[in-house]
Amino acid sequence: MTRFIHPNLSDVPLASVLHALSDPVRLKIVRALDQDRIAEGEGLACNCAAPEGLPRATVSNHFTVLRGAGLIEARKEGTKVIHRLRRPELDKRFPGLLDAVLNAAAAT
Amino acid sequence: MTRFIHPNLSDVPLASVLHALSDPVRLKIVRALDQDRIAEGEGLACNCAAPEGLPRATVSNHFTVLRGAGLIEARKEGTKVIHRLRRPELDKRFPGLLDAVLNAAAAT
DNA sequence: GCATATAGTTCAATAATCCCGAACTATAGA
DNA sequence: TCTATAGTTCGGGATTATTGAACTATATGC
Repeated sequence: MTRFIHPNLSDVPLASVLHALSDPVRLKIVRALDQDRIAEGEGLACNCAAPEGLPRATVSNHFTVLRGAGLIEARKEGTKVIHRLRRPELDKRFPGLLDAVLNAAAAT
Repeated sequence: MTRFIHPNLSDVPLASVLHALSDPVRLKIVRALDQDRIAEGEGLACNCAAPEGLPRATVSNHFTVLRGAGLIEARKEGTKVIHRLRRPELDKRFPGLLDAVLNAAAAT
Protein backbone atom coordinates (compact mmCIF):
# COMPACT_ATOMS: atom_id res chain seq x y z
CA MET A 1 0.00 0.00 0.00
CA THR A 2 1.18 3.43 -0.88
CA ARG A 3 2.19 5.95 1.66
CA PHE A 4 0.36 9.09 0.59
CA ILE A 5 2.44 11.76 -1.07
CA HIS A 6 1.81 15.30 0.12
CA PRO A 7 3.76 17.85 -1.91
CA ASN A 8 5.24 20.93 -0.41
CA LEU A 9 2.87 23.66 -1.50
CA SER A 10 5.68 25.87 -2.70
CA ASP A 11 6.39 23.21 -5.32
CA VAL A 12 2.84 23.19 -6.65
CA PRO A 13 2.17 25.38 -9.69
CA LEU A 14 -0.95 27.50 -9.71
CA ALA A 15 -2.15 25.71 -12.84
CA SER A 16 -2.13 22.39 -10.97
CA VAL A 17 -4.28 23.76 -8.18
CA LEU A 18 -6.73 25.23 -10.65
CA HIS A 19 -6.80 21.99 -12.58
CA ALA A 20 -7.57 20.05 -9.42
CA LEU A 21 -10.43 22.44 -8.72
CA SER A 22 -11.74 22.41 -12.28
CA ASP A 23 -13.92 19.35 -11.89
CA PRO A 24 -17.43 19.30 -10.40
CA VAL A 25 -16.79 16.18 -8.34
CA ARG A 26 -13.55 17.49 -6.90
CA LEU A 27 -15.18 20.83 -6.16
CA LYS A 28 -17.84 19.01 -4.17
CA ILE A 29 -15.22 17.12 -2.26
CA VAL A 30 -13.34 20.31 -1.43
CA ARG A 31 -16.56 21.98 -0.33
CA ALA A 32 -17.45 19.06 1.90
CA LEU A 33 -14.00 19.13 3.47
CA ASP A 34 -14.26 22.86 4.05
CA GLN A 35 -17.65 22.41 5.71
CA ASP A 36 -16.15 19.75 7.93
CA ARG A 37 -13.31 22.09 8.78
CA ILE A 38 -15.73 24.88 9.70
CA ALA A 39 -17.64 22.45 11.89
CA GLU A 40 -14.33 21.49 13.48
CA GLY A 41 -14.76 17.92 12.35
CA GLU A 42 -12.10 15.24 12.40
CA GLY A 43 -11.90 15.03 8.63
CA LEU A 44 -13.87 12.94 6.18
CA ALA A 45 -13.44 9.52 4.61
CA CYS A 46 -13.52 9.19 0.81
CA ASN A 47 -17.08 7.90 0.71
CA CYS A 48 -18.31 10.72 2.95
CA ALA A 49 -16.68 13.56 1.08
CA ALA A 50 -17.52 12.39 -2.45
CA PRO A 51 -20.90 12.44 -4.17
CA GLU A 52 -22.75 9.15 -3.91
CA GLY A 53 -23.10 6.70 -6.76
CA LEU A 54 -19.66 7.21 -8.26
CA PRO A 55 -17.47 4.16 -8.86
CA ARG A 56 -14.83 3.70 -6.17
CA ALA A 57 -11.97 3.80 -8.65
CA THR A 58 -13.15 7.16 -9.92
CA VAL A 59 -13.43 8.61 -6.44
CA SER A 60 -10.02 7.29 -5.54
CA ASN A 61 -8.52 8.99 -8.60
CA HIS A 62 -10.14 12.30 -7.73
CA PHE A 63 -8.62 12.17 -4.26
CA THR A 64 -5.24 11.38 -5.77
CA VAL A 65 -5.49 14.47 -7.97
CA LEU A 66 -6.47 16.64 -5.00
CA ARG A 67 -3.58 15.29 -2.95
CA GLY A 68 -1.17 15.78 -5.81
CA ALA A 69 -2.16 19.42 -6.10
CA GLY A 70 -1.56 19.91 -2.39
CA LEU A 71 -5.19 20.69 -1.68
CA ILE A 72 -5.85 17.91 0.78
CA GLU A 73 -4.07 15.75 3.26
CA ALA A 74 -4.80 12.08 3.88
CA ARG A 75 -4.18 9.83 6.84
CA LYS A 76 -5.16 6.23 7.43
CA GLU A 77 -7.47 5.36 10.30
CA GLY A 78 -8.41 1.73 10.50
CA THR A 79 -9.83 0.75 7.13
CA LYS A 80 -10.61 4.32 6.23
CA VAL A 81 -8.63 7.17 4.76
CA ILE A 82 -9.46 10.45 6.43
CA HIS A 83 -9.02 13.69 4.52
CA ARG A 84 -8.54 17.29 5.51
CA LEU A 85 -8.25 20.52 3.53
CA ARG A 86 -4.78 22.07 3.70
CA ARG A 87 -6.41 25.43 4.27
CA PRO A 88 -3.73 27.41 6.12
CA GLU A 89 -0.97 26.39 3.73
CA LEU A 90 -3.13 27.10 0.69
CA ASP A 91 -4.14 30.50 2.01
CA LYS A 92 -0.53 31.35 2.57
CA ARG A 93 0.57 30.25 -0.87
CA PHE A 94 -2.42 31.53 -2.85
CA PRO A 95 -4.14 34.18 -0.73
CA GLY A 96 -7.83 34.55 -1.40
CA LEU A 97 -7.97 31.81 -4.00
CA LEU A 98 -9.73 29.09 -2.04
CA ASP A 99 -12.04 31.64 -0.48
CA ALA A 100 -13.11 32.92 -3.87
CA VAL A 101 -13.56 29.41 -5.28
CA LEU A 102 -15.56 28.12 -2.30
CA ASN A 103 -17.59 31.28 -2.29
CA ALA A 104 -18.36 30.91 -5.98
CA ALA A 105 -19.12 27.22 -5.52
CA ALA A 106 -21.52 27.99 -2.71
CA ALA A 107 -23.39 30.51 -4.84
CA THR A 108 -24.14 28.09 -7.67
CA MET B 1 -15.64 32.36 -40.98
CA THR B 2 -17.17 31.78 -37.62
CA ARG B 3 -18.86 34.48 -35.68
CA PHE B 4 -17.35 34.20 -32.22
CA ILE B 5 -19.57 32.74 -29.53
CA HIS B 6 -19.58 34.58 -26.23
CA PRO B 7 -21.61 32.79 -23.60
CA ASN B 8 -23.68 34.58 -21.05
CA LEU B 9 -21.59 34.30 -17.90
CA SER B 10 -24.55 33.13 -15.85
CA ASP B 11 -24.55 30.00 -18.03
CA VAL B 12 -20.90 29.22 -17.39
CA PRO B 13 -20.19 26.72 -14.59
CA LEU B 14 -17.43 27.53 -12.15
CA ALA B 15 -15.62 24.34 -13.15
CA SER B 16 -15.38 25.58 -16.75
CA VAL B 17 -13.82 28.85 -15.69
CA LEU B 18 -11.32 27.04 -13.50
CA HIS B 19 -10.55 24.60 -16.28
CA ALA B 20 -9.90 27.45 -18.69
CA LEU B 21 -7.52 28.96 -16.16
CA SER B 22 -5.79 25.67 -15.35
CA ASP B 23 -3.27 25.82 -18.17
CA PRO B 24 0.01 27.78 -18.09
CA VAL B 25 -0.43 29.15 -21.61
CA ARG B 26 -3.96 30.33 -20.97
CA LEU B 27 -2.91 31.85 -17.66
CA LYS B 28 -0.27 33.85 -19.50
CA ILE B 29 -2.82 35.02 -22.02
CA VAL B 30 -5.21 36.11 -19.28
CA ARG B 31 -2.42 37.93 -17.49
CA ALA B 32 -1.38 39.71 -20.66
CA LEU B 33 -4.97 40.76 -21.29
CA ASP B 34 -5.30 42.02 -17.74
CA GLN B 35 -2.11 44.03 -18.10
CA ASP B 36 -3.47 45.52 -21.29
CA ARG B 37 -6.72 46.37 -19.50
CA ILE B 38 -4.81 48.08 -16.67
CA ALA B 39 -2.86 50.06 -19.24
CA GLU B 40 -6.19 50.99 -20.87
CA GLY B 41 -5.11 49.32 -24.09
CA GLU B 42 -7.36 48.52 -27.01
CA GLY B 43 -7.08 44.79 -26.53
CA LEU B 44 -4.54 42.31 -27.87
CA ALA B 45 -4.33 40.13 -30.97
CA CYS B 46 -3.75 36.39 -30.55
CA ASN B 47 -0.06 36.58 -31.42
CA CYS B 48 0.50 39.42 -28.94
CA ALA B 49 -1.29 37.86 -25.98
CA ALA B 50 0.12 34.35 -26.36
CA PRO B 51 3.65 33.15 -25.58
CA GLU B 52 5.88 33.10 -28.63
CA GLY B 53 6.91 29.95 -30.44
CA LEU B 54 3.64 28.10 -30.05
CA PRO B 55 1.98 26.66 -33.16
CA ARG B 56 -0.87 28.83 -34.44
CA ALA B 57 -3.41 26.05 -34.20
CA THR B 58 -2.57 25.55 -30.54
CA VAL B 59 -2.90 29.23 -29.75
CA SER B 60 -6.19 29.40 -31.61
CA ASN B 61 -7.53 26.49 -29.56
CA HIS B 62 -6.50 28.12 -26.29
CA PHE B 63 -8.37 31.26 -27.25
CA THR B 64 -11.41 29.17 -28.11
CA VAL B 65 -11.33 27.60 -24.65
CA LEU B 66 -11.03 31.02 -22.99
CA ARG B 67 -13.92 32.37 -25.03
CA GLY B 68 -16.04 29.33 -24.29
CA ALA B 69 -15.53 29.83 -20.57
CA GLY B 70 -16.63 33.43 -20.86
CA LEU B 71 -13.24 34.77 -19.82
CA ILE B 72 -12.48 36.78 -22.90
CA GLU B 73 -14.24 38.58 -25.71
CA ALA B 74 -13.07 38.66 -29.32
CA ARG B 75 -13.72 41.06 -32.16
CA LYS B 76 -12.32 41.16 -35.67
CA GLU B 77 -10.27 44.13 -36.78
CA GLY B 78 -8.87 43.83 -40.25
CA THR B 79 -6.96 40.58 -40.43
CA LYS B 80 -6.57 40.42 -36.68
CA VAL B 81 -8.73 39.19 -33.85
CA ILE B 82 -8.57 41.51 -30.87
CA HIS B 83 -9.22 40.14 -27.38
CA ARG B 84 -10.33 41.66 -24.11
CA LEU B 85 -10.82 40.25 -20.64
CA ARG B 86 -14.47 40.19 -19.56
CA ARG B 87 -13.42 41.56 -16.20
CA PRO B 88 -16.55 43.33 -14.92
CA GLU B 89 -18.84 40.43 -15.79
CA LEU B 90 -16.47 37.91 -14.26
CA ASP B 91 -16.10 39.91 -11.08
CA LYS B 92 -19.85 40.10 -10.78
CA ARG B 93 -20.37 36.38 -11.34
CA PHE B 94 -17.35 35.12 -9.34
CA PRO B 95 -16.30 37.90 -6.97
CA GLY B 96 -12.64 37.84 -6.05
CA LEU B 97 -11.82 34.84 -8.20
CA LEU B 98 -9.93 36.52 -11.02
CA ASP B 99 -8.21 38.81 -8.56
CA ALA B 100 -6.94 35.88 -6.56
CA VAL B 101 -5.83 33.96 -9.63
CA LEU B 102 -4.02 36.91 -11.22
CA ASN B 103 -2.49 37.76 -7.91
CA ALA B 104 -1.24 34.21 -7.48
CA ALA B 105 -0.01 34.12 -11.06
CA ALA B 106 1.91 37.35 -10.56
CA ALA B 107 3.61 35.98 -7.45
CA THR B 108 5.05 32.92 -9.18
C1' DG C 1 -8.29 42.64 -60.86
C1' DC C 2 -4.61 39.60 -59.37
C1' DA C 3 -0.67 38.23 -56.60
C1' DT C 4 1.28 38.37 -52.05
C1' DA C 5 1.34 38.90 -47.16
C1' DT C 6 -0.73 38.64 -42.64
C1' DA C 7 -3.65 36.61 -39.10
C1' DG C 8 -6.38 33.08 -37.64
C1' DT C 9 -9.47 28.90 -38.23
C1' DT C 10 -10.58 24.24 -39.40
C1' DC C 11 -9.47 19.47 -40.30
C1' DA C 12 -7.52 15.16 -39.26
C1' DA C 13 -4.41 12.17 -37.11
C1' DT C 14 -1.54 11.22 -33.25
C1' DA C 15 -0.65 11.78 -28.27
C1' DA C 16 -1.98 12.37 -23.70
C1' DT C 17 -5.73 11.93 -20.07
C1' DC C 18 -9.68 10.36 -17.92
C1' DC C 19 -13.12 6.94 -16.43
C1' DC C 20 -14.52 2.79 -14.43
C1' DG C 21 -15.00 -2.55 -14.04
C1' DA C 22 -12.37 -6.10 -12.04
C1' DA C 23 -8.93 -7.74 -9.19
C1' DC C 24 -6.18 -6.73 -5.24
C1' DT C 25 -4.56 -4.93 -0.36
C1' DA C 26 -5.23 -3.59 4.30
C1' DT C 27 -7.70 -3.46 8.62
C1' DA C 28 -11.48 -4.72 11.82
C1' DG C 29 -14.67 -7.74 13.94
C1' DA C 30 -17.17 -12.19 14.69
C1' DT D 1 -10.08 -17.90 9.84
C1' DC D 2 -13.88 -16.09 7.40
C1' DT D 3 -16.41 -12.01 6.17
C1' DA D 4 -17.14 -7.20 5.70
C1' DT D 5 -15.53 -2.55 4.88
C1' DA D 6 -12.74 0.93 2.60
C1' DG D 7 -9.69 2.08 -0.74
C1' DT D 8 -5.98 1.27 -4.37
C1' DT D 9 -4.13 -0.43 -8.64
C1' DC D 10 -4.40 -2.19 -13.27
C1' DG D 11 -5.94 -2.22 -17.97
C1' DG D 12 -8.25 -0.73 -21.83
C1' DG D 13 -11.93 1.92 -23.98
C1' DA D 14 -13.59 6.78 -24.28
C1' DT D 15 -12.64 11.41 -24.29
C1' DT D 16 -9.40 15.61 -24.96
C1' DA D 17 -5.46 17.96 -26.39
C1' DT D 18 -1.83 19.07 -29.67
C1' DT D 19 -0.25 20.35 -34.02
C1' DG D 20 1.03 20.13 -39.20
C1' DA D 21 -1.33 21.14 -43.34
C1' DA D 22 -4.82 23.20 -45.86
C1' DC D 23 -8.15 26.82 -45.89
C1' DT D 24 -10.60 31.63 -45.18
C1' DA D 25 -10.64 36.46 -44.64
C1' DT D 26 -8.72 41.02 -45.01
C1' DA D 27 -5.24 44.38 -46.55
C1' DT D 28 -1.73 46.20 -49.66
C1' DG D 29 0.86 46.74 -53.78
C1' DC D 30 1.33 46.29 -58.85
